[in-house]
Amino acid sequence: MHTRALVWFRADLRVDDHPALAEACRAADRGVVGVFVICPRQWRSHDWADIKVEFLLRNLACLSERLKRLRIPLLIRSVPTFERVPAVLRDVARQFNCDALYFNREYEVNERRRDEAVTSALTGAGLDVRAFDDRTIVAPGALHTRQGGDYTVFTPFKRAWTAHIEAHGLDAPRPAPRPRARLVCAPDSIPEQIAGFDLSRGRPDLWPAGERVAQRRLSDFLSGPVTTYRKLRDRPAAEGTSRLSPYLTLGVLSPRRCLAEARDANDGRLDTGRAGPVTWINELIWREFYQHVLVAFPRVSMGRAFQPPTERLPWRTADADFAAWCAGRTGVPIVDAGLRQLAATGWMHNRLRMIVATYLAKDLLIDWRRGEQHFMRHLVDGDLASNNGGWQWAASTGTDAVPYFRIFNPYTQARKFDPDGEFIREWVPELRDVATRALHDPAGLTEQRAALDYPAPLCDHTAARQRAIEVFKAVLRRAD
DNA sequence: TGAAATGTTGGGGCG
DNA sequence: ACGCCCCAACATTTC
Repeated sequence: MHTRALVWFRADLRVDDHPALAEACRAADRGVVGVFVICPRQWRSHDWADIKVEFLLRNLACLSERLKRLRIPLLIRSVPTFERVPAVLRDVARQFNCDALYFNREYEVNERRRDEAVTSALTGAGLDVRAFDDRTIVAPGALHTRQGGDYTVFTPFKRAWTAHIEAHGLDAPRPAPRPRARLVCAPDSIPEQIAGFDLSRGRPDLWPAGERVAQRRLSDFLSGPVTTYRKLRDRPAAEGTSRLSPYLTLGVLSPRRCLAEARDANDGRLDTGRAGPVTWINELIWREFYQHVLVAFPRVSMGRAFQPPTERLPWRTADADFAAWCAGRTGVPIVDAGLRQLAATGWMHNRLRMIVATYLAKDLLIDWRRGEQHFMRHLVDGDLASNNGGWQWAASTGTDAVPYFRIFNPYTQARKFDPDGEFIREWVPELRDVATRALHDPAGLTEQRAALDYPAPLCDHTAARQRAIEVFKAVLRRAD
């Protein structure tokens, strides 16, 4: 057997616990070559944020360095869209005499189509093509209900997921491969600009790159903050969360490593034991759930609601309201704080994601897809499955979504989770000197607004809530 | 991973 | 001492 393997990197920018890379290194005795394909127009049409692309390039540079130390060159190719990817990979394989292609599967619709085209093109060119499951801990499609269907409710999914791991064991994270004897060729340099993306929007101070950094964040989190995670995770001012999502999204961190270490921090248990690790593991399972839902019901990511009757909701156009929401000028302090955090950092605390999403879909009655797109365009951790799942949850259109009548009162939420207004004051500085009581009261600012240059609320929450309930009730009644 | 409306209870002010 | 009212405080129901 004489093999030279081409490893195609995508959202798996690491060498640790990387199934395709590990298997390629095991099988190849004539060297390994890595390749990454930049697709600016495709990324643009998928609404990738500037800050996400900037973060990706820095991680790509780190990956290239680590691969070089393993004597594996990382090649960089650039094509506008996915259609050109098979031809580019075939050319690379030919140029470097590779006889096998290794990659980890991606599950989104366009990505799957691309991967199928690559597989058939390279198989046709005589290569041995090997694909691996990596994105989730339990592969999509591995879990079914007793009737053989797909899970659409989180709790039974979680039960099956946990049982699956307890039955099959959790694969130990694979160590990074050992350095090879020689470098097949020199690595390519990482581009400094990508057409259509403003890389000056990056925040390397908040999101340092590289898998060592990511693993350090994980172990720091699990050796301390995870203890108070259950209590503090809903407090946006507390920084009680792991902030690992950007690293998981680009595969800088392995989800199996996250679970393995969280389990170690909980005496080897998954769903009983310490509250902190168990709650955090639950969030990992939500991530798995939405990946599985996307594969089982691809229409959810094609602009369709999971619950068909909700397709008939009479969303308001309200362009001015939507623009105010995007800009963080809705006049509701906690909502504006969240949206401004997103714009400035590429990240939003999960409690705030739920609050601002509910406010858009229920109070403003604006189509959740517009909010979903705004999030994707600004999130450094933008992930199709999680983002879509979260939005359809908040809009009551999704799998296991919040019931339509369960509507957040943003002021009550603020009182509960930002009781001293600390988070609001950080992100809405014009309200810095306003009394906390006034921040948490829809009528609290009436006289000061003009002087503070802070807008009046776009709507009255009580009336908006009634309107949303009426509208949902109407379309769901018609469904019977 | 709600909040509001409605119902119930019990303490205390007050004539 | 008693009835009445008010209204927290809590429970239940409804959306």
